Amino acid sequence: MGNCTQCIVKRLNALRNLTHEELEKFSEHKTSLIIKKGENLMTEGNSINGLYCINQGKCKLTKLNTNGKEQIIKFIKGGDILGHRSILSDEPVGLNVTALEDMRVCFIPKGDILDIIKENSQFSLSIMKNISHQLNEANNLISEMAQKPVKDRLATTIMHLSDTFGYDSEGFIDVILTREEIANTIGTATESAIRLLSNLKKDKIIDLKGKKIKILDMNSLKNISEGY
Amino acid sequence: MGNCTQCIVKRLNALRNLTHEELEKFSEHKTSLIIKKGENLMTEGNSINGLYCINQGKCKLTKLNTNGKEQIIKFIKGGDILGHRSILSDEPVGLNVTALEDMRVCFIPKGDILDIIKENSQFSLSIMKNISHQLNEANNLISEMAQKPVKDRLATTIMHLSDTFGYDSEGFIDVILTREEIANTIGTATESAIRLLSNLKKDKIIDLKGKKIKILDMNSLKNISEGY
DNA sequence: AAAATTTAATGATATTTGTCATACATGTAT
DNA sequence: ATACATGTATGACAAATATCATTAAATTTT
Repeated sequence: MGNCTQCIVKRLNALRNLTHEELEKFSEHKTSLIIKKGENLMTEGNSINGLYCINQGKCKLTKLNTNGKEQIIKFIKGGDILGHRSILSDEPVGLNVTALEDMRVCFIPKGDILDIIKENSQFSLSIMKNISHQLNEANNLISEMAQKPVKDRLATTIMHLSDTFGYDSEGFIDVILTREEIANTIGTATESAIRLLSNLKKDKIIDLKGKKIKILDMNSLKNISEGY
Repeated sequence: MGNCTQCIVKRLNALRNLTHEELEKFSEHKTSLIIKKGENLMTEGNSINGLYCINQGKCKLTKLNTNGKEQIIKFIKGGDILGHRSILSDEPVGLNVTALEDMRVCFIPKGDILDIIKENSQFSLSIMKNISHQLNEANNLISEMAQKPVKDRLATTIMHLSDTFGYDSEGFIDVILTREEIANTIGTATESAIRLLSNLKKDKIIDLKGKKIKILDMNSLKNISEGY
């Protein structure tokens, strides 16, 4: 089992404010686990009692609506942390976290986190910064969802996926999603998402190869996302 | 000018974790101000260097879309605090805060807040809890906006307004909003909002008296909001 | 109080989006 | 390799929602 002092996760977020000693303490108490593609790391409504560091793998954060439809709120990949919102607010988990591919994660008990929050104000500030940023992003998304037509939201989503996951060796966005998952991200029917993707391809704005998406004309995509 | 140790704001949120001495310090540095109806307390994109305590008055938190439409993200009333997200994330303000009626607010400089975060871990935790809760609410709203039809969203919004603002002596929800503001909350055209409100009145689920709204049948409203 | 402005209401119509049906493709298990 | 399941694609149609036009009501200004 690895050591937290060398983990990639610590380089990318609030954990970078921890001292060597604090990370050593994490190492002692942490548990590593593998989440298989399709499995849940967290489930909406459940309680968790710790923080998850995503070591490797991609996942989707979703919510089940009263009408039974899945809404994808966010995508997360290696280097991010999860669960801090829930342990800080003392509320149940608000989202399902489902692996899009096999994941390697570490679990650090709540007590360890709270201890450090009490001792290390720089860590606290970092966590606050992280959640504050997420809140701002969420507010942007509310506006996007409420006001923009499906076509614009699809364009935004494609750009956002490329920002989050980057590109593979052939220039395709480096994440595999079903058409249904894309539809559940933009909040539309699967058929509508498929049609709009086909249109974007016909207009040479994107290319499609199976589930893979390549951006051909970023400018047009940006314009569409802004309603032009 | 009042004293922070007696302020109503401190009873309702993170500030309740401050010691008498800490509140005294706030009192010394704070400035009080009056925001007239229609004026902005904060403006999207600007920087602020402190925390606002809302002493009295209601306001709306909005975002201007690329298409020029206003999206109302949230309503805030006396007792709440504003601006902590921005000072914590070191990002510009993400939302416009516009007074729906004359407001009395206090401004506390950023330095004072950061000092206390460093010293008082209970206060830090409280702030984190507050933002974490807001993030959860925002995620719920994303799902609501993305997946539910306008009618359902209107029902949700009416219930939410009654939760936030309560009722006046005649049983109407205690906030005055234009039809346009209601439309901008649920993310639809003003005409659509007007039509759907009229329908709810025809079905005896709500009553309308000018801009005032009274809930007559909470059960039906809840069912509509959940898609039945 | 009258005039001017803004807000609300409603009809007609266009556009967007969802639903249902069906065909085709792809992947998976036997 | 075949059968089965699942995902993708597309057409036809229905429902939801936006837009434009017009009138009525409420509010503000003069």
